Amino acid sequence: MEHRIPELGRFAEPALLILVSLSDGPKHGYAIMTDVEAGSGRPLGPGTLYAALARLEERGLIEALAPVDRRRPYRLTAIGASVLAEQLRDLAEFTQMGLRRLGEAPR
Amino acid sequence: MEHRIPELGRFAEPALLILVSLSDGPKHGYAIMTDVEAGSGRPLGPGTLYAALARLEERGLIEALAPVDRRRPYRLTAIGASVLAEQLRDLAEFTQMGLRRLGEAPR
DNA sequence: CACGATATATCGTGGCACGTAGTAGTGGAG
DNA sequence: CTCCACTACTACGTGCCACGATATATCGTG
Repeated sequence: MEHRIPELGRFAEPALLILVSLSDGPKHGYAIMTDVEAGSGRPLGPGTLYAALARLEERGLIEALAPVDRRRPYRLTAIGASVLAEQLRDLAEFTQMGLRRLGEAPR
Repeated sequence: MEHRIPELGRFAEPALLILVSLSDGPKHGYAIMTDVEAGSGRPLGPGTLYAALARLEERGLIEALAPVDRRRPYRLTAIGASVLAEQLRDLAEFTQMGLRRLGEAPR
């Protein structure tokens, strides 16, 4: 029915999308791109993707594996997994509170 | 126990924090500030807060009520509530998927 | 070989998060 | 009555980073 409602800007934290995608197992950039887009509907352009990957690696949340052909796969580090888990728990709690306030039962 | 793990940058979308705070009922800026900080632990400075409020109003997600003394209260619009609900549902789904992948049972 | 899909790199623009400082009114402590 | 802390908002500057666009190279297929 097309709400035609204004977007909320960047609500979707590319970094989080990437980490969750990698929580499924190691992936290379392009695979993450298509995976995220398929999973969340939101297109994730190469500019956003590779910049975010570089930052995540620099911060030790992900690490590069040995390149296979042209593919440069990454995987979650232990720290990355723990950071992600903490973020997701906080986020889950936050969303539950919000939905309660809106009078919606969490499914 | 203080993980001392690197932060994930701006993961917390001030706009979302504000909308959820307002879903509790109308509030003025300063009240939102303290409410968010109390609820989520994250300090929300005036710079962030009032700029975000201005954008949210401009986009019709919130609306200003009649000022009382110095207080400028805001409340969610119908559109704002619907946008918020949609975002929260998507986010909840996303976090549940992430936690499942990490092998954590949703509580 | 042309074409689309795969795969990554790089750049520029602009939005906006965030800290800081400033203004101003109010109420309480000393 | 003076100082200070709290309330409440405004204004500004810095810098991160999301995002689109462009470029490059390889692979498979008709």
